[in-house]
Amino acid sequence: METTVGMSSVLEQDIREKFRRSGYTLTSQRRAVLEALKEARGHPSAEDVYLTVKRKNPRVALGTVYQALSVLEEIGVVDSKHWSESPTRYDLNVEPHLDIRCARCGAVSEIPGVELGELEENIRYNTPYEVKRTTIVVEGLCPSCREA
Amino acid sequence: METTVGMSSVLEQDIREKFRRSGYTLTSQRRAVLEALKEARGHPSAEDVYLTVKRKNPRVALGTVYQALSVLEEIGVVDSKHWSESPTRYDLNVEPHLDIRCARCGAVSEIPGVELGELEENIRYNTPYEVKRTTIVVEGLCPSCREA
DNA sequence: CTTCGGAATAGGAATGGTTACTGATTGGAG
DNA sequence: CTCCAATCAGTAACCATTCCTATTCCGAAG
Ligand SMILES: [Mn+2]
Ligand SMILES: [Mn+2]
Ligand SMILES: [Zn+2]
Ligand SMILES: [Zn+2]
Repeated sequence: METTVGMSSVLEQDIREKFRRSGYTLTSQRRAVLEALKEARGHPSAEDVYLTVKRKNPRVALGTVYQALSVLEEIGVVDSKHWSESPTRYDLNVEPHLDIRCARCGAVSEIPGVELGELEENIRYNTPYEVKRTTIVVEGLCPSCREA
Repeated sequence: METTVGMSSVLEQDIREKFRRSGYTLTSQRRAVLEALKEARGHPSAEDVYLTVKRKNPRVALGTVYQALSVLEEIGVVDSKHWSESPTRYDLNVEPHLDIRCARCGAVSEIPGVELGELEENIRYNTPYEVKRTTIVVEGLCPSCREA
Protein backbone atom coordinates (compact mmCIF):
# COMPACT_ATOMS: atom_id res chain seq x y z
CA MET A 1 0.00 0.00 0.00
CA GLU A 2 1.17 3.46 -0.81
CA THR A 3 -1.32 5.80 0.80
CA THR A 4 1.30 8.47 1.36
CA VAL A 5 4.41 9.32 -0.57
CA GLY A 6 6.64 11.38 1.67
CA MET A 7 5.42 14.94 1.89
CA SER A 8 2.62 14.44 -0.59
CA SER A 9 -0.31 13.25 1.49
CA VAL A 10 -3.61 15.08 1.45
CA LEU A 11 -2.83 16.36 4.93
CA GLU A 12 0.44 17.76 3.70
CA GLN A 13 -1.24 19.57 0.83
CA ASP A 14 -3.66 21.20 3.23
CA ILE A 15 -0.81 22.28 5.46
CA ARG A 16 1.16 23.67 2.55
CA GLU A 17 -1.89 25.67 1.57
CA LYS A 18 -2.31 27.09 5.07
CA PHE A 19 1.31 28.14 5.12
CA ARG A 20 1.00 29.75 1.71
CA ARG A 21 -2.05 31.74 2.72
CA SER A 22 -0.51 32.86 6.00
CA GLY A 23 2.76 34.09 4.53
CA TYR A 24 4.82 32.02 6.95
CA THR A 25 7.43 29.77 5.44
CA LEU A 26 7.32 26.01 5.85
CA THR A 27 10.85 25.51 7.09
CA SER A 28 12.54 22.23 7.83
CA GLN A 29 12.19 22.81 11.57
CA ARG A 30 8.47 23.41 11.29
CA ARG A 31 8.15 20.29 9.16
CA ALA A 32 10.06 18.38 11.79
CA VAL A 33 7.68 19.61 14.47
CA LEU A 34 4.75 18.42 12.38
CA GLU A 35 6.41 15.04 11.92
CA ALA A 36 6.96 14.74 15.65
CA LEU A 37 3.30 15.53 16.28
CA LYS A 38 2.30 12.82 13.83
CA GLU A 39 4.57 10.25 15.43
CA ALA A 40 3.43 11.06 18.95
CA ARG A 41 0.79 8.72 20.24
CA GLY A 42 -0.99 10.97 22.70
CA HIS A 43 -1.02 14.71 23.02
CA PRO A 44 2.58 15.74 23.46
CA SER A 45 3.94 18.73 25.32
CA ALA A 46 6.36 21.16 23.70
CA GLU A 47 9.15 19.34 25.49
CA ASP A 48 8.02 15.98 24.10
CA VAL A 49 8.03 17.44 20.61
CA TYR A 50 11.43 18.96 21.22
CA LEU A 51 12.92 15.63 22.28
CA THR A 52 11.48 13.87 19.24
CA VAL A 53 12.70 16.52 16.85
CA LYS A 54 16.12 16.49 18.47
CA ARG A 55 16.63 12.82 17.68
CA LYS A 56 16.88 13.60 13.98
CA ASN A 57 18.25 17.11 14.27
CA PRO A 58 20.19 17.61 17.52
CA ARG A 59 20.75 21.29 16.79
CA VAL A 60 17.15 22.50 17.12
CA ALA A 61 16.48 24.80 20.03
CA LEU A 62 13.56 24.42 22.39
CA GLY A 63 12.56 28.00 21.63
CA THR A 64 12.27 27.10 17.97
CA VAL A 65 9.85 24.33 18.83
CA TYR A 66 7.72 26.73 20.84
CA GLN A 67 7.79 29.26 18.05
CA ALA A 68 6.92 26.61 15.46
CA LEU A 69 4.03 25.33 17.55
CA SER A 70 2.67 28.82 17.97
CA VAL A 71 2.86 29.47 14.23
CA LEU A 72 1.20 26.13 13.53
CA GLU A 73 -1.54 26.97 15.97
CA GLU A 74 -2.01 30.43 14.53
CA ILE A 75 -2.56 29.10 11.01
CA GLY A 76 -4.91 26.40 12.24
CA VAL A 77 -2.77 23.31 11.78
CA VAL A 78 -2.53 22.36 15.42
CA ASP A 79 -4.56 23.00 18.53
CA SER A 80 -3.46 23.30 22.14
CA LYS A 81 -5.13 22.59 25.45
CA HIS A 82 -4.28 23.47 29.02
CA TRP A 83 -4.81 21.33 32.06
CA SER A 84 -3.72 22.48 35.47
CA GLU A 85 -0.62 20.70 36.70
CA SER A 86 0.59 19.96 33.20
CA PRO A 87 2.39 21.82 30.46
CA THR A 88 0.36 22.71 27.40
CA ARG A 89 -0.52 19.74 25.20
CA TYR A 90 -0.60 19.94 21.40
CA ASP A 91 -2.89 18.15 19.02
CA LEU A 92 -3.07 17.71 15.26
CA ASN A 93 -6.79 17.19 15.61
CA VAL A 94 -8.14 20.71 15.20
CA GLU A 95 -11.81 19.72 15.05
CA PRO A 96 -13.82 20.48 18.20
CA HIS A 97 -13.54 17.39 20.35
CA LEU A 98 -12.99 16.24 23.90
CA ASP A 99 -9.69 15.22 25.43
CA ILE A 100 -9.30 13.74 28.89
CA ARG A 101 -6.13 13.76 30.98
CA CYS A 102 -5.32 11.26 33.69
CA ALA A 103 -4.64 13.14 36.91
CA ARG A 104 -2.22 10.46 38.01
CA CYS A 105 -0.06 9.46 35.02
CA GLY A 106 -0.74 12.43 32.76
CA ALA A 107 -1.90 10.41 29.73
CA VAL A 108 -4.23 12.29 27.43
CA SER A 109 -6.70 10.60 25.14
CA GLU A 110 -9.73 11.52 23.15
CA ILE A 111 -13.39 10.99 24.03
CA PRO A 112 -15.27 10.27 20.82
CA GLY A 113 -18.99 10.25 20.39
CA VAL A 114 -20.03 13.17 22.57
CA GLU A 115 -22.41 15.53 20.87
CA LEU A 116 -21.48 19.17 21.36
CA GLY A 117 -23.76 20.49 18.63
CA GLU A 118 -25.58 23.48 20.02
CA LEU A 119 -23.19 24.40 22.79
CA GLU A 120 -21.17 26.95 20.84
CA GLU A 121 -24.22 28.69 19.44
CA ASN A 122 -25.89 28.73 22.86
CA ILE A 123 -22.79 30.40 24.19
CA ARG A 124 -22.77 33.02 21.44
CA TYR A 125 -26.42 33.71 22.09
CA ASN A 126 -25.93 34.22 25.83
CA THR A 127 -22.90 36.48 25.98
CA PRO A 128 -22.17 39.95 24.63
CA TYR A 129 -18.56 38.86 24.08
CA GLU A 130 -17.34 38.01 20.60
CA VAL A 131 -16.57 34.34 21.16
CA LYS A 132 -13.21 33.19 19.78
CA ARG A 133 -12.90 29.68 21.08
CA THR A 134 -14.44 27.25 23.51
CA THR A 135 -12.24 24.64 25.09
CA ILE A 136 -13.50 21.71 27.10
CA VAL A 137 -10.98 20.03 29.31
CA VAL A 138 -11.76 16.81 31.15
CA GLU A 139 -9.79 15.32 34.00
CA GLY A 140 -9.99 11.86 35.48
CA LEU A 141 -8.26 8.57 36.10
CA CYS A 142 -7.29 6.30 33.23
CA PRO A 143 -8.27 2.61 33.42
CA SER A 144 -4.86 1.45 34.67
CA CYS A 145 -4.52 4.22 37.23
CA ARG A 146 -8.01 3.80 38.67
CA GLU A 147 -7.31 0.32 39.94
CA ALA A 148 -4.03 1.23 41.61
CA MET B 1 -31.73 45.29 56.46
CA GLU B 2 -29.58 42.86 58.34
CA THR B 3 -29.18 39.88 56.08
CA THR B 4 -25.75 39.11 57.45
CA VAL B 5 -24.20 39.63 60.83
CA GLY B 6 -20.48 39.36 60.44
CA MET B 7 -19.45 35.75 60.10
CA SER B 8 -22.95 34.42 60.63
CA SER B 9 -24.47 34.36 57.15
CA VAL B 10 -25.85 31.18 55.68
CA LEU B 11 -22.81 31.00 53.42
CA GLU B 12 -20.52 31.21 56.39
CA GLN B 13 -22.32 28.39 58.15
CA ASP B 14 -21.90 26.19 55.12
CA ILE B 15 -18.22 27.04 54.93
CA ARG B 16 -17.70 26.38 58.63
CA GLU B 17 -19.30 22.99 58.15
CA LYS B 18 -17.03 22.15 55.23
CA PHE B 19 -13.99 23.08 57.27
CA ARG B 20 -15.19 21.03 60.20
CA ARG B 21 -15.74 17.95 58.07
CA SER B 22 -12.40 18.31 56.31
CA GLY B 23 -10.33 18.65 59.46
CA TYR B 24 -8.69 21.83 58.20
CA THR B 25 -8.82 24.82 60.51
CA LEU B 26 -10.58 28.00 59.51
CA THR B 27 -7.77 30.42 60.29
CA SER B 28 -7.88 34.19 60.03
CA GLN B 29 -5.83 34.10 56.84
CA ARG B 30 -8.23 31.68 55.19
CA ARG B 31 -11.15 33.82 56.28
CA ALA B 32 -9.40 36.85 54.80
CA VAL B 33 -8.96 35.03 51.50
CA LEU B 34 -12.67 34.25 51.47
CA GLU B 35 -13.49 37.89 52.20
CA ALA B 36 -11.24 39.00 49.36
CA LEU B 37 -12.99 36.60 46.99
CA LYS B 38 -16.35 38.01 48.04
CA GLU B 39 -15.22 41.59 47.51
CA ALA B 40 -13.68 40.89 44.12
CA ARG B 41 -15.92 41.78 41.23
CA GLY B 42 -14.66 39.37 38.60
CA HIS B 43 -12.67 36.21 38.94
CA PRO B 44 -9.47 37.21 40.68
CA SER B 45 -6.06 35.64 40.37
CA ALA B 46 -4.10 34.52 43.42
CA GLU B 47 -2.13 37.74 43.14
CA ASP B 48 -5.33 39.81 43.12
CA VAL B 49 -6.49 38.02 46.25
CA TYR B 50 -3.09 38.54 47.82
CA LEU B 51 -3.17 42.29 47.20
CA THR B 52 -6.67 42.58 48.66
CA VAL B 53 -5.82 40.55 51.73
CA LYS B 54 -2.64 42.55 52.21
CA ARG B 55 -4.54 45.80 52.55
CA LYS B 56 -5.97 44.69 55.88
CA ASN B 57 -3.14 42.42 56.94
CA PRO B 58 0.19 43.48 55.39
CA ARG B 59 2.00 40.51 56.90
CA VAL B 60 0.32 37.76 54.87
CA ALA B 61 2.58 35.88 52.51
CA LEU B 62 1.71 35.15 48.92
CA GLY B 63 2.41 31.48 49.56
CA THR B 64 -0.19 31.50 52.29
CA VAL B 65 -2.78 32.78 49.83
CA TYR B 66 -1.92 30.00 47.41
CA GLN B 67 -2.14 27.45 50.18
CA ALA B 68 -5.44 28.85 51.41
CA LEU B 69 -6.92 28.82 47.93
CA SER B 70 -5.88 25.23 47.43
CA VAL B 71 -7.44 24.19 50.72
CA LEU B 72 -10.62 26.10 49.87
CA GLU B 73 -10.74 24.40 46.50
CA GLU B 74 -10.12 20.97 48.02
CA ILE B 75 -13.05 21.28 50.41
CA GLY B 76 -15.34 22.61 47.70
CA VAL B 77 -15.68 26.24 48.72
CA VAL B 78 -14.01 27.75 45.68
CA ASP B 79 -13.38 26.67 42.13
CA SER B 80 -10.54 27.55 39.78
CA LYS B 81 -10.21 27.83 36.03
CA HIS B 82 -7.28 28.04 33.68
CA TRP B 83 -7.02 30.07 30.53
CA SER B 84 -3.87 30.19 28.48
CA GLU B 85 -1.99 33.46 28.84
CA SER B 86 -3.44 34.12 32.27
CA PRO B 87 -2.78 33.02 35.81
CA THR B 88 -5.39 30.77 37.37
CA ARG B 89 -8.65 32.52 38.24
CA TYR B 90 -10.66 31.71 41.36
CA ASP B 91 -14.41 31.72 41.81
CA LEU B 92 -16.78 31.41 44.74
CA ASN B 93 -19.38 30.04 42.35
CA VAL B 94 -18.75 26.31 42.54
CA GLU B 95 -21.79 25.27 40.53
CA PRO B 96 -21.05 24.11 36.96
CA HIS B 97 -21.23 27.22 34.83
CA LEU B 98 -19.50 29.02 32.00
CA ASP B 99 -16.95 31.80 32.34
CA ILE B 100 -15.55 33.78 29.44
CA ARG B 101 -12.27 35.67 29.43
CA CYS B 102 -11.48 38.63 27.22
CA ALA B 103 -8.34 37.88 25.23
CA ARG B 104 -7.44 41.57 25.19
CA CYS B 105 -8.12 43.01 28.66
CA GLY B 106 -8.33 39.79 30.65
CA ALA B 107 -11.76 40.46 32.18
CA VAL B 108 -13.64 37.33 33.14
CA SER B 109 -17.41 37.18 33.40
CA GLU B 110 -20.07 34.56 33.56
CA ILE B 111 -22.32 33.30 30.79
CA PRO B 112 -25.69 32.46 32.30
CA GLY B 113 -28.45 30.51 30.65
CA VAL B 114 -26.49 27.87 28.77
CA GLU B 115 -27.82 24.37 29.29
CA LEU B 116 -25.07 21.85 30.01
CA GLY B 117 -27.39 19.12 31.26
CA GLU B 118 -26.36 15.90 29.62
CA LEU B 119 -22.79 16.77 28.75
CA GLU B 120 -21.19 15.31 31.86
CA GLU B 121 -23.13 12.05 31.63
CA ASN B 122 -22.39 11.75 27.91
CA ILE B 123 -18.73 12.10 28.75
CA ARG B 124 -18.88 9.44 31.43
CA TYR B 125 -20.65 7.13 29.03
CA ASN B 126 -18.04 7.57 26.30
CA THR B 127 -14.78 7.19 28.17
CA PRO B 128 -13.26 4.39 30.23
CA TYR B 129 -11.68 7.01 32.45
CA GLU B 130 -13.15 7.76 35.85
CA VAL B 131 -14.18 11.37 35.25
CA LYS B 132 -13.24 13.79 38.02
CA ARG B 133 -14.10 17.14 36.55
CA THR B 134 -15.04 18.84 33.34
CA THR B 135 -14.05 22.42 32.76
CA ILE B 136 -15.31 24.58 29.95
CA VAL B 137 -13.28 27.64 29.21
CA VAL B 138 -14.44 30.29 26.75
CA GLU B 139 -12.30 32.99 25.22
CA GLY B 140 -13.36 36.05 23.30
CA LEU B 141 -13.50 39.83 23.18
CA CYS B 142 -15.55 41.79 25.70
CA PRO B 143 -17.94 44.47 24.41
CA SER B 144 -15.54 47.35 25.02
CA CYS B 145 -12.54 45.57 23.55
CA ARG B 146 -14.33 44.40 20.42
CA GLU B 147 -14.90 47.92 19.17
CA ALA B 148 -11.31 49.03 19.70
C1' DC C 1 -4.61 28.75 83.18
C1' DT C 2 -0.48 26.30 81.48
C1' DT C 3 1.61 22.88 78.54
C1' DC C 4 2.35 20.44 74.53
C1' DG C 5 2.24 18.78 69.68
C1' DG C 6 0.71 19.30 65.30
C1' DA C 7 -0.90 22.50 61.88
C1' DA C 8 -0.30 26.79 59.65
C1' DT C 9 2.35 30.88 58.51
C1' DA C 10 6.00 34.36 56.90
C1' DG C 11 9.64 35.06 54.27
C1' DG C 12 12.35 33.88 50.84
C1' DA C 13 14.59 30.64 47.67
C1' DA C 14 13.82 27.43 44.03
C1' DT C 15 11.35 25.44 40.14
C1' DG C 16 9.56 24.77 35.60
C1' DG C 17 7.26 26.19 31.60
C1' DT C 18 7.47 29.73 28.50
C1' DT C 19 9.07 33.98 26.29
C1' DA C 20 12.47 37.48 25.01
C1' DC C 21 16.73 38.83 23.23
C1' DT C 22 20.75 38.76 20.04
C1' DG C 23 23.88 37.75 16.68
C1' DA C 24 24.41 34.21 13.11
C1' DT C 25 22.21 31.54 9.33
C1' DT C 26 19.21 30.61 5.70
C1' DG C 27 16.61 30.49 1.68
C1' DG C 28 13.97 32.60 -1.78
C1' DA C 29 13.26 36.87 -4.97
C1' DG C 30 15.51 39.24 -8.34
C1' DC D 1 25.20 35.24 -7.23
C1' DT D 2 23.61 38.87 -4.12
C1' DC D 3 20.73 40.76 -0.91
C1' DC D 4 17.19 41.02 2.61
C1' DA D 5 13.85 39.58 5.66
C1' DA D 6 12.59 35.69 8.09
C1' DT D 7 14.09 32.32 10.96
C1' DC D 8 17.17 30.08 13.91
C1' DA D 9 20.35 28.54 18.04
C1' DG D 10 21.76 29.62 22.26
C1' DT D 11 21.01 31.72 26.33
C1' DA D 12 19.08 34.85 29.65
C1' DA D 13 15.01 36.49 31.70
C1' DC D 14 10.32 36.06 33.24
C1' DC D 15 6.49 34.85 36.03
C1' DA D 16 3.22 31.87 38.28
C1' DT D 17 3.54 28.58 41.48
C1' DT D 18 5.68 25.46 44.78
C1' DC D 19 8.97 24.31 48.22
C1' DC D 20 11.63 24.96 52.39
C1' DT D 21 12.44 26.16 57.23
C1' DA D 22 12.32 28.55 61.38
C1' DT D 23 8.67 30.62 63.96
C1' DT D 24 3.97 31.26 65.47
C1' DC D 25 -0.50 29.81 66.33
C1' DC D 26 -4.19 26.95 68.04
C1' DG D 27 -6.82 23.62 70.35
C1' DA D 28 -6.98 19.63 73.18
C1' DA D 29 -5.56 17.71 77.47
C1' DG D 30 -4.30 18.20 82.06
MN1 LIG E 1 -7.30 15.48 20.92
MN1 LIG F 1 -17.65 32.07 37.41
ZN1 LIG G 1 -3.29 7.13 34.36
ZN1 LIG H 1 -11.81 43.27 27.07
